[in-house]
Amino acid sequence: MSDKTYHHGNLAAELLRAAERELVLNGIEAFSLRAVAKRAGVSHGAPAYHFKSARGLLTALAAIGYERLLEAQEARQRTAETDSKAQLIAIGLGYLDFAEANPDLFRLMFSSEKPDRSDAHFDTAAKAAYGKLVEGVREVMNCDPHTHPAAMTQVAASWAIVHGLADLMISGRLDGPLALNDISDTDREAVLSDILLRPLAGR
Amino acid sequence: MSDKTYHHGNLAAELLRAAERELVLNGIEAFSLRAVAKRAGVSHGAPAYHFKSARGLLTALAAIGYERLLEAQEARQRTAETDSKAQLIAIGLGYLDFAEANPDLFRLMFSSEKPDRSDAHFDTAAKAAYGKLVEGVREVMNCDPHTHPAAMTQVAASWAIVHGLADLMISGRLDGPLALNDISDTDREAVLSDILLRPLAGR
DNA sequence: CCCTTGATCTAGACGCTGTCAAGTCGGCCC
DNA sequence: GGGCCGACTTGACAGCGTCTAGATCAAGGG
Repeated sequence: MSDKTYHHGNLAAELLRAAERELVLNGIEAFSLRAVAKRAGVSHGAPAYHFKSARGLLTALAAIGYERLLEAQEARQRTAETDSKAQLIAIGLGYLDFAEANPDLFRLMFSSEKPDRSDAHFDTAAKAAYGKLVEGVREVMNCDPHTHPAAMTQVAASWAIVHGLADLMISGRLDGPLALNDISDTDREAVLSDILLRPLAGR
Repeated sequence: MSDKTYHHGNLAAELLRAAERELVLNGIEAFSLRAVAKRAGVSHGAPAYHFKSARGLLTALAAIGYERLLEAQEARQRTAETDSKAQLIAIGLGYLDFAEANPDLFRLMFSSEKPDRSDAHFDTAAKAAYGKLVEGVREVMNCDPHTHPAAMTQVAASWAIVHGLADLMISGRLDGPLALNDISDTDREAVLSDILLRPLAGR
């Protein structure tokens, strides 16, 4: 790294790294484009060349976030049992893993208006992560959510459950009642399995 | 209204009204204290006298939000059947009502670091809304979540489900698959009942 | 009746922010 | 080696939150 030939170099990637570091350190609401530039060692106007605006940079960062979300889910799937239910649980656990490891990035992706959702990269990355969930439900229910409303309802329900857990978790609101943060992996899996699969069991 | 005797008056309340209007019009991420002051017809420094800072104003606004959330839930409870399950569903529906009617306020309350959670008013209002949920679960399960971990898990699960639905709904992410936005009230109730109560039915 | 006192609000300054326009540097091609 | 062009710098601008000092009004005591 840092093989920037003083003038040239892969500054765009460097800015994205710096931006994420700033996000982690200061949170999304105190995010500053100039601080990112300073961290990358360039002038305050440099980011505008590669990303048109702050919005552009954050859009690119959020898109990367969706790719990493997908990776986290697939990592869980690889170490899980191969039956469809365990695979769906793994998708949910990967979602929680990602949110826990990247809370501010998660906020940027899901609870911010700053990323431009019509951006091509953002859109494909977000759709890929969404498609993973649809696929997981399809395997468990053995029917395609795109053509079966009941299955699509289950997609929404699964997403809402896991997303709600993630959002409450990273905002510290589950600290008191249900300490989903510091319980062991197997315990969390049991809880999620309990919440996520029970609606499916009745069908 | 507007009986401000030119110099005096209940400017604090007026600022809160203006702040919420700004929140609705511009969203939380473009929120500006100076714009609030301008809307209220006072100088840009005026808010600092009543609320110490922008953080202070937003904290007060979020606290009011929790009170209105509770009202929305109780309004649903009044028009619902009196059995415990219908009452719990009503609490969830009220949560969704509030989120739908006040998306930016909802974001401020749950997904922002700007409100000071150690503020007394904020804390009591938030705890009151949380207590309503605990009470609803207690009635359905017939045991106190504070002393029964399984019931407390159900509190977290119920909260996560409804909160996840609300968050995905106001960010427009349920528009495609499960159009929970524009379906009728009874349909939404059926969906929520399906998701929320099925885990409880098995016990 | 005046004059003080305190609450309330104004006005200006400060350093920060994102964005824009113009300028500058360095390597590559002809 | 002269021109060119991508990559970056620099300076300006308006708007932001916060701080400070000062103005203004309501009420009340002398």
